Amino acid sequence: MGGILHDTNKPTGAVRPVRVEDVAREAGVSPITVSRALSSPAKVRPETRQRVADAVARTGYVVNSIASTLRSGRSSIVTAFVASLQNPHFASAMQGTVDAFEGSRYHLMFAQTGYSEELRADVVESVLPFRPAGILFTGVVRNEDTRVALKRLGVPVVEMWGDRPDPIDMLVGSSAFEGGRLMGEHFGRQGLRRIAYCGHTLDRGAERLTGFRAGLGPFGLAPGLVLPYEGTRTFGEGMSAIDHILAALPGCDAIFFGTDLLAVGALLRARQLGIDVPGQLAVAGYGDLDFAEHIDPALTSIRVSDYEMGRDAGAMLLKRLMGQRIEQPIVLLPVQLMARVSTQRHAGARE
Amino acid sequence: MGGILHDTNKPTGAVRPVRVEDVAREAGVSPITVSRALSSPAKVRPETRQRVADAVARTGYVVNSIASTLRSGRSSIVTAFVASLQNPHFASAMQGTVDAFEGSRYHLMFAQTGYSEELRADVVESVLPFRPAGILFTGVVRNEDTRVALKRLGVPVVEMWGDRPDPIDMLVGSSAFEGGRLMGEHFGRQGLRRIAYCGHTLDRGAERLTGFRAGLGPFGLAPGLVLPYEGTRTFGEGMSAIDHILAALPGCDAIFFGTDLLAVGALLRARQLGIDVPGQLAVAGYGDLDFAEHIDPALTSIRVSDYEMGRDAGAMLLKRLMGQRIEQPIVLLPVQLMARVSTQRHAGARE
DNA sequence: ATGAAAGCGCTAACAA
DNA sequence: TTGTTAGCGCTTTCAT
Repeated sequence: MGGILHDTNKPTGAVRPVRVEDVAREAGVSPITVSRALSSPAKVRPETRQRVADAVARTGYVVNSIASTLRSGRSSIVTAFVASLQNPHFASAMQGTVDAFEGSRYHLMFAQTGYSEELRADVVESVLPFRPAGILFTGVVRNEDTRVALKRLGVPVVEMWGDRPDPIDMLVGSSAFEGGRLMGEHFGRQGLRRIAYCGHTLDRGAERLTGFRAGLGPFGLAPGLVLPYEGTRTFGEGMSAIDHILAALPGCDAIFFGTDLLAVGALLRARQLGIDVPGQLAVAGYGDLDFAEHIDPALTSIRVSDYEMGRDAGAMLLKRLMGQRIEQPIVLLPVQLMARVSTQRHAGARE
Repeated sequence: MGGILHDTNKPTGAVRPVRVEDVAREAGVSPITVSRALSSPAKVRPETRQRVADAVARTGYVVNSIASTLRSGRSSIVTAFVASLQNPHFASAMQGTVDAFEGSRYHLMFAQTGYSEELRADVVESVLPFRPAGILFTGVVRNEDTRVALKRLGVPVVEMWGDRPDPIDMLVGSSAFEGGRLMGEHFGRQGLRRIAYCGHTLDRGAERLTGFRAGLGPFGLAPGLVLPYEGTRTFGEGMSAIDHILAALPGCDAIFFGTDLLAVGALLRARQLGIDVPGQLAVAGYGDLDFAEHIDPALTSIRVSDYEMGRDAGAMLLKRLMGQRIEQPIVLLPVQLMARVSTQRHAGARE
């Protein structure tokens, strides 16, 4: 006996939802007892609890979270804003967040904010009516008005990826500067000289580039070319990028790409052109997607702990939601240089 | 002047939400007029509407969707169940769904059902309390009890990917049989003889395999080896798979992998082993991930319209939610053979 | 075009 | 341990 009369392929099929009242009548108790039996079983005598359980099973009752949330004021929705679920870094992070909330009483509601990595204010506003218990951003909120509005909301907020010192509330990020710096240092150590950067140059891209310069500096080096690629990054773009770079910076012997996808495109194109990587040209990416270590030549990249970031952000938010104090509301996860063949300049590599 | 008193880093910061009543007082009208001014502006005199708008701005009012939904009975939440957001096919589909609902009054709430592609009944149950207006499954619901429960719910449901004739309600899928058949036919035409299949062999994998056999049949061919790989598919697994296959089926000259990831792993391993692809061994995948056409050799695969599937499923659900009748509640999107170099057996390829 | 009263379904607060 | 009463914030229904 189902909870609702069946009525398929009609505009709205639902006809007669079962309410606590129905269950209460069936079990011979009062509505509040049903409520308690379901949400705080300990407060109800086992025998009564069983009667309620039977009545629930017989009627097919399902609580109405809407009514429950309204009355109790305790929302169980946590909203996660993601720029794009198609971005594998964000997808990994969201996996981590999902895992962090697994088993909790909270439900993740994803809202996609658009293809670009910017978080649109209207998208944020559109979920506030749901009064989420907490909010997660896969990224940093750039719009100042939105930041202020979120602070005013008084709801726990976690931002990710960034490393600004003034988060809206909490932050689990990683340092793009440090990632760039590690790569600059690596390039310097490998003895690379005519160096190009290709990728994002705004926001985190700018930080990465600054770090890259900082890493190259001690070797007396600096990028001879910076080619901004602000859009979404694809293999195809990486393939064309390498042509532009070689034309604009003749004798270029190393390229640092802002994403692994661009870098892989470049590797493919280099092979087409008969350019030896890393013999003639070193290529590195950023993000260390899973294919980076598997392609040929294996791609040097910077590993950012995507999954861990999402998981830790979720855990931090959950802790706060459970009323615990967060000692350290700003956490930076380590970035790591994954030095592989694509930038290797060792014995005989120059042929 | 914010809508809520500020109280950062407290268990729950929210202190004093603004209600319609507050706005009404501010605007000198009744609560219901505020409600109308916001949800059906046409029913309110422009002048009054303006007064309300000003009052809203001054107070920072944000409707409470929870209360609104409870009273009106019109939920604006659509739940999308996804096995894993890390699966790029599902991520693309969800992008399509997001796009389909863009601009509508509905909000997508994603629920992840687990690493495997099976949809757990308890996960489905956990969102029913939210009384979603509609439900989407990135996949087909296998559990019969869950199917029955969903039918009883009387809520519009769209399943994806599958091609069963008895959907819970609506279905936008593609034929795994046809995908397999196309590849079998292609293998036959290419003159391949010692053929292996490696990948999922259950559910859709079984259909794919049946189709593969059907495609090979007319050429007097059949798979000489079927190597089941039911888990998540990674490059690494593809790399090891090829060793197993060559040992178990000596002289094997073609492998059809159930996913592109496995196939790419095999390509990498083949290169390590000095096996010429496609000269000695033809390799094909399934799914046509974006890197398939870019790797070397370009990977033959079956393209499934992931994005379109998600988009069409979303559009179908939306249409139904808006009260329109669905003429064709079962739609199968085409699968397409993407014949590329990795299976090419032309002049001199055999060397 | 606007308002008054009522109630969506549930649970907090207060009894008993 | 169980029940009674009231009300979360909004919008439906029915007036005016």
